[in-house]
Amino acid sequence: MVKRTSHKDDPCPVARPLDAIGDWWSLLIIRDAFEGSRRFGEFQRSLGLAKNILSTRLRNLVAHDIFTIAPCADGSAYNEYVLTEKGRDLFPLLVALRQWGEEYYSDSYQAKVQLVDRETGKPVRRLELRSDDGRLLGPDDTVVVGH
Amino acid sequence: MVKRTSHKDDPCPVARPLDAIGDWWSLLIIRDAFEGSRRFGEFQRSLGLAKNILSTRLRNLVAHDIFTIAPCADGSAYNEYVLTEKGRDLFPLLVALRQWGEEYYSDSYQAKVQLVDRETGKPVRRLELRSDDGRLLGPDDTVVVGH
DNA sequence: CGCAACAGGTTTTAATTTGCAACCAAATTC
DNA sequence: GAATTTGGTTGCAAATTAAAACCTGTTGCG
Repeated sequence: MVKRTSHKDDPCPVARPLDAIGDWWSLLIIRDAFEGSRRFGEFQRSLGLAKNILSTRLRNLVAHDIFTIAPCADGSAYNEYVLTEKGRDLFPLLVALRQWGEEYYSDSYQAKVQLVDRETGKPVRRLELRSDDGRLLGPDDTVVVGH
Repeated sequence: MVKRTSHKDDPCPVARPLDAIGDWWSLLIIRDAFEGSRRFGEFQRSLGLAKNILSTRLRNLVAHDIFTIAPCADGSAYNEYVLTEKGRDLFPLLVALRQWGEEYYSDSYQAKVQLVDRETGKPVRRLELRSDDGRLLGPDDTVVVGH
C-alpha cells in the first residue's frame, strides 16, 4: 500500500494523512460513500475499478478507521462499509476538491454537477478560511508554525 | 502519469481534478509552494524525492496550469516554478487536508504544527460549509445534482 | 429442496510506475 | 578556468497496479 518510506514520520499534518487517503481511488470511494454507497458491489459498479484494487483500498481505509465494516442494514448476510466519524470529517476536504473541480473542470456544454443545499436546493457557499476574529484569509495571510 | 483510463471523461468534479493533483507528491509540492518554495532544488531537498519523479510531477503540474515556469526572480539564469491562480485556488483544499490531519494525526508529544493567522498569530478557524443563507451544512444536508 | 445466479472477494500474471544511481550539460563560484 | 552546483535525463531493478480467471458462501426461484 505504502509507496515509499511512508509519511508517518513527517510531522506535517498535510503529509501524514496521505498514507490513508493519498491515492486516486480512496477519495472517490469516500465520495461515493457520502452519496450513499455502502456495499462492495456498489462501489465497484460506480467506480469501475478492479475488484482486487477495491478490496485493497477498502481494507486500507478500514485499517485507518475511515470506514467500519458493519452487518448489512437490510438484513442480508453481507457486510457493508460505513464511514466512521473520522471518515465523515473528510467532508470539507471533499467539498474543497469538488468546488475547485467545479471551477476549473466543468464543461459548459454538459449538465453541470453541483452541490446544493438539500433544504433550499440552492448551491452552497464557497468554502473560505477565516481568522479567529472572522477576517477572510488567503494563502499569504497565514503561516505554519511548529515546523 | 495517468494510471488508468483517466478521469477526464468522468463528469464528477471530484474525479476530474485527480488527473492533475491525485497523487502523493503533487499535493506536497503544492504545499511547499505555499510555504515559499520555488526552485527545483528547494522542492527536492524539502521533500526528499528522486529527481526524475519531481521532474515528472512538475511537468504534469505545469501542463495542468497549476504552476508556471518563470525566469528566476533573483536574476540568475535558472527558472522557478510559481503557482498560477488556479494553483493558488487550491489553498482551501490544502487547508482542509491540513485541518483533518491536525485533528487525527498530530502526536501529542511532538511540537504541534499549526496554521496561524500571520497578523495575530492565532490559529485559524475551522473550515465549514455554509448554505446560501448562512446555515452550517453537514454531509447529510447536501445533495449533488446534475448527476 | 435443488440449482442457477450473484456478492464478495483471492490468486495469477502482465503491464505500468516508482525510486535509486549514474550520468550530463549549462550556470555559477572561486 | 577549474571545480562545484543546478536542473535535469537515462537505465535498470523493484514495487504497484490492473485485468482476468477462479473460488466460496449467499440468495433467488421454480
